[in-house]
Amino acid sequence: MSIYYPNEDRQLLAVDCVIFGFDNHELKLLLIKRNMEPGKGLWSLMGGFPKRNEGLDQAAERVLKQLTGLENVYMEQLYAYGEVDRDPGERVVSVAYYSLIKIGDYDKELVSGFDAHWVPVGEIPELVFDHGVMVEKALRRLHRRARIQPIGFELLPEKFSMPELQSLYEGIFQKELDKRNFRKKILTMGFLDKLVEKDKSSSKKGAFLYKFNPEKYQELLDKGFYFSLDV
Amino acid sequence: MSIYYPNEDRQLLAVDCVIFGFDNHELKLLLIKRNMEPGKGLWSLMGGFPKRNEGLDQAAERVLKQLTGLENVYMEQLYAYGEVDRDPGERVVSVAYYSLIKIGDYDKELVSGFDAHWVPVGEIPELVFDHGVMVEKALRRLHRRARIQPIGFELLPEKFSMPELQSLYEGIFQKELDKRNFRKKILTMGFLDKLVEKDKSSSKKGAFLYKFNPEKYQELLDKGFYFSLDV
DNA sequence: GCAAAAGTGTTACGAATACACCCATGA
DNA sequence: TCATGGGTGTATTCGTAACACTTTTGC
Repeated sequence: MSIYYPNEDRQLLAVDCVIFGFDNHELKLLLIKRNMEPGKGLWSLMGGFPKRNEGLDQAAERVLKQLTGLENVYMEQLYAYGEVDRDPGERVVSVAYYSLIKIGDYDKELVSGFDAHWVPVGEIPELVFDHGVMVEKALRRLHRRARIQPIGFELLPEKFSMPELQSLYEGIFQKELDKRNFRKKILTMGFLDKLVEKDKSSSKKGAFLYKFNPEKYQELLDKGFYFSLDV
Repeated sequence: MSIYYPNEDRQLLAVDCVIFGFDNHELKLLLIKRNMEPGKGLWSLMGGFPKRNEGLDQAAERVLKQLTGLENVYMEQLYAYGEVDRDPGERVVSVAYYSLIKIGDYDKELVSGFDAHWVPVGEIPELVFDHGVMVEKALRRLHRRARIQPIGFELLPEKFSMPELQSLYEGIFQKELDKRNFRKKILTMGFLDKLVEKDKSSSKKGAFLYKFNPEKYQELLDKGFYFSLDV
């Protein structure tokens, strides 16, 4: 017990992770079947409890790594949920994070060990506690972010074609986009490198592959450039 | 101790409030001289500790009311700060909130009792712990919000003139705006009611007063209207 | 009558939108 | 040769930005 704040309540703190992936032209969420009470067996976000000597961000990273084996992926704090009764087991304040991962990269064994499943965002089942609220907020945040930052590249493999990128944005915004305008806008921004390779997996002609160039993107930012995609 | 999560660390949780006001053509922040260790005597945000049976939002509202006497004002969660060493006294996770108040309304006696002062945002002193980081984030959030929501009316008295409103936005964005374009944009949005009264306090001619009309604003939102001020 | 702030319209530019056809290839 | 998805350019519209003079009135 500290000498400074001896009379204050100590409380239980959690982190929960909203994990997005993109696959087969669909935006998906990684959900688990909760393996402890209260709410055992219900669909849930992956979560955990920060240790006394562990920062919140580190705790969220640990939880993500536990489930997916991934580190150094895009991760951002979403919101702190502090309703007294949000967890029927005990008063728990949960700080939600969301992360974007390349769906090809995660560790399949870990994921299936946790009884975790990729669920399309259009088919999210009822979730335990207030996890549904967290997911909705994460989706709204993702929409906003996708408009003002080239966030989509976190969700795609390193090399991707323009049709793939477009279909990602269409998946995020749930809206069809005009391919001519989309290409024009993205390419004139100037932070994509066109490769000579083609992806022939989805057409006979094949689609040229591109790579995100973070250095060029940073240069643009430094010059006052604003990414903006109005859909 | 709960039967569900018996082995997890309980931790100290705090809320801190970034309180904005607008006065004399300047955006200001309400800061206090911290009255306890660690950091006694340093400039600080007003904060407090949520009780075990108190939601985070309620705790933040309580803290705001303690200092200003105000309730039912604009208040929004900003971010949860969870670095292990952010408070040298003990590991404390702090959830920061920011609020916008009408600077004429607060309780002067309470405020001076806490040794609190309104400081222009351009002249913020060094703050205790990571409170400076919180303030920076609050400013960025305020900027973003002010572009996409008619947030400014929270900071002005009920009746205000167009030059006052413009000077508020100029204060928030630290940028001069063209008055013709500003009026045009705001008025064509259609959620302000023009009154017959004039405010003669700052000119001989007098400036017509306006009132924000929340019902009209809600109608517009329902029709798919987006507030947007690009500065 | 003059200083000081309030109020008003028009033009020019750039960005977003809508839109239709040719190309390359494997089957 | 044809079906499939990839790739390209232009005209129109709309919103934003730039810009200068008149009005009111207290002193």
